[in-house]
Amino acid sequence: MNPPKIRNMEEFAAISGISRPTLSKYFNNPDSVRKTTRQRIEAALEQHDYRPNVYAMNQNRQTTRNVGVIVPNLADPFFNEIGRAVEVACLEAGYSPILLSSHGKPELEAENLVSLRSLKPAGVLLAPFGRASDRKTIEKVSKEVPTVLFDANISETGAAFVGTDNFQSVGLIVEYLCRSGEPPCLFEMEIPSNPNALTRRQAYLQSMEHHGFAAHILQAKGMGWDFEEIGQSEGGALIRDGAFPTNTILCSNDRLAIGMLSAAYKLGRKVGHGATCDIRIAGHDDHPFSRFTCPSLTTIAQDYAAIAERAATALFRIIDTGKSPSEREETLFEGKLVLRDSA
Amino acid sequence: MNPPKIRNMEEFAAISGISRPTLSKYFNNPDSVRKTTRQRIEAALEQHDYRPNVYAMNQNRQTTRNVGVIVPNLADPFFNEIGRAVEVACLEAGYSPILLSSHGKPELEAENLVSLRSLKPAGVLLAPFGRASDRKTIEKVSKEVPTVLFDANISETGAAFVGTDNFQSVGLIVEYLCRSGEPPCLFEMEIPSNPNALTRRQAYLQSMEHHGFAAHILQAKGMGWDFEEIGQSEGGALIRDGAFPTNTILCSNDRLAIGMLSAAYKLGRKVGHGATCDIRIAGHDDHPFSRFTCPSLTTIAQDYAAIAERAATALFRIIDTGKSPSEREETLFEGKLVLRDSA
DNA sequence: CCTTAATGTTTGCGCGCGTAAAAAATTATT
DNA sequence: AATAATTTTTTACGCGCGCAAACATTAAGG
Repeated sequence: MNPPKIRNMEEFAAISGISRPTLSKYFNNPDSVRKTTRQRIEAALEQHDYRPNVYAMNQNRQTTRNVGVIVPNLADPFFNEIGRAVEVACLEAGYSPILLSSHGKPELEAENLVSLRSLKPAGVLLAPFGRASDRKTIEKVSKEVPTVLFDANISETGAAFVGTDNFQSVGLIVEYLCRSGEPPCLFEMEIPSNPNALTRRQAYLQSMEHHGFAAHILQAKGMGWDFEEIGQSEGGALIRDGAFPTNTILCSNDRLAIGMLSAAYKLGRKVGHGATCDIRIAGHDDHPFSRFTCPSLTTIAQDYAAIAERAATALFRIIDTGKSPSEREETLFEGKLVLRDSA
Repeated sequence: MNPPKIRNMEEFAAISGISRPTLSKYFNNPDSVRKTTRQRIEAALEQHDYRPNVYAMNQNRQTTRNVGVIVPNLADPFFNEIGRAVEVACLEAGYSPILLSSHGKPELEAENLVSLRSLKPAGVLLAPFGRASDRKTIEKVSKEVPTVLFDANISETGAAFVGTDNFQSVGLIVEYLCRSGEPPCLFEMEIPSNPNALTRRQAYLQSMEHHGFAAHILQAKGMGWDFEEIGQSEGGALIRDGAFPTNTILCSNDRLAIGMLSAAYKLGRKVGHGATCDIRIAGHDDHPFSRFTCPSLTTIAQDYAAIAERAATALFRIIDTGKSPSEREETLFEGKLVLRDSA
């Protein structure tokens, strides 16, 4: 705040009476200096508001405090929430998260990974596209810098994976739907842009068999990320044509379900579990909007916070120990059934 | 791709047969070197995939190619979309956008601005909170680095402002509502977290007076960013109690409207402009979900793309010319009426 | 008070690149 | 072909800080 601005650490050392190497230590880790000197530094800091040059800091350091966070699509509320949660976890651990979105384009994912490399991140937290991801690039990066995958798994890739146990979660909602009414059909994308969709399909099939019901899968032809649009148009057409063998539809994710709810409303079909209702619709993910759909959407809530926190701490452990665990860890959290009005 | 990895520009100069200063020029602006040398460099680049060290590059440069983009809340689809649009505009102009969200907290906005400063950005594109923003910090930053505001205006602050003409847009929808049914009441937050809300209120009042109808404003008490929740609980209570003097409700933004639609559905009120409908609800902003609400939401679409593009080019002009225009420019784009089923 | 260990200071090198100035080489112009 | 204009090369310095080694100081423990 003083007129004579401090231009570099040298000057700040002179004015604060602390040697430059000690200041350097302090800025890289305030806890690495004695309490009394820390207080002296912070006192001086308040008077002169000096901040070290980020670029000069990172230039000579083998590893920075940056952590790259890459999600497939920040416009999707699910990734928005989980991305934010990861961001917070990094900040709390003293790292500088760099949140990047691939905007739904797998080629951008690879580009993001490459451009991250030039920022010398201490680690990378990646929610990959999955099948559409450029596996080679991911493996290349994960060899250079500790990489933890979350949400979508790619086998043998990255030092660890954290996600939701789709078998458990789908099993949960299938069980509920079977118990409370007609057994569910599954509505999903023909070409899913996410490996979780494939797992959920298998989980659905297994679960239906377990309950002794015939499984029915109906697929939407569209591609891309306009799930609501696809759910509305394709799902709506299926409803209109009476293509669903039972009156209960389990959507592979909430966004598809939101589209279907919209279509059902337009068609005048009453959705819900009441006696006067025509069909039941359920989703998966507990999208932030699912509480406000008409009717509100019965779904599975993923434990965003736990996934984010675990992925982050897994990464930090690898960073701190300097080596990845001998065995690639896969951590799966359970989903919770959220009962609302739609099923 | 060759085994002997290039460690720095020196080595790349040796292996490519181009002098280091020329390479330096190339990396800072490929067009600044002759076409033939550019081709030689790019040919060598393909064989050895060298990338200059970002930190060393920026250390000695007075100004980088970074552009800070700060929005109040990336979790809000509106800011998500406009933030993304701004990001793209920066990339296309050869800048490196750094997208930061203040997560709904004004104090984080100031923090983001300060931490941006240490990245020596060439410019800042800021969608401020408005009244809740730390004006002093914004002004301090905008004195050091070219700053363009968008979405929400703060008078006399920043080199320019780009947003939507709320008087035009609200006038448009009020006119439509008056013409097609009962004149609208306005439903808004008592303590709006955005200056646009205040402008829209004035625009509503003015427009209602112009059409010769009595204005009615109903306010929700809540604070914060959970607009849907507030719209549902408070707006729902107002509907239930018959607190709206007319059957037409204009919400200050789509998220409030989405909450109200949900509440109306729960109450069994039929929303829409049909003869059998009880109430009409309209919004403002054309939220990505407004097409999928039940019924789909009549609203005003802001021209995201135009606002983002104009804000970015305004900034780049200031950066390139090295000085801000003598007069602070304020550019307002018109909103478009989007007619759907809810009103 | 002395010994140890922990912490700070001095000194000094180097990182990878920006950038400036002068010399050399290449193109464009007449 | 000669001259001028443009571009590239050579040379050299400095940015702000990380980091290491040797030395000086402080805190802790008996």
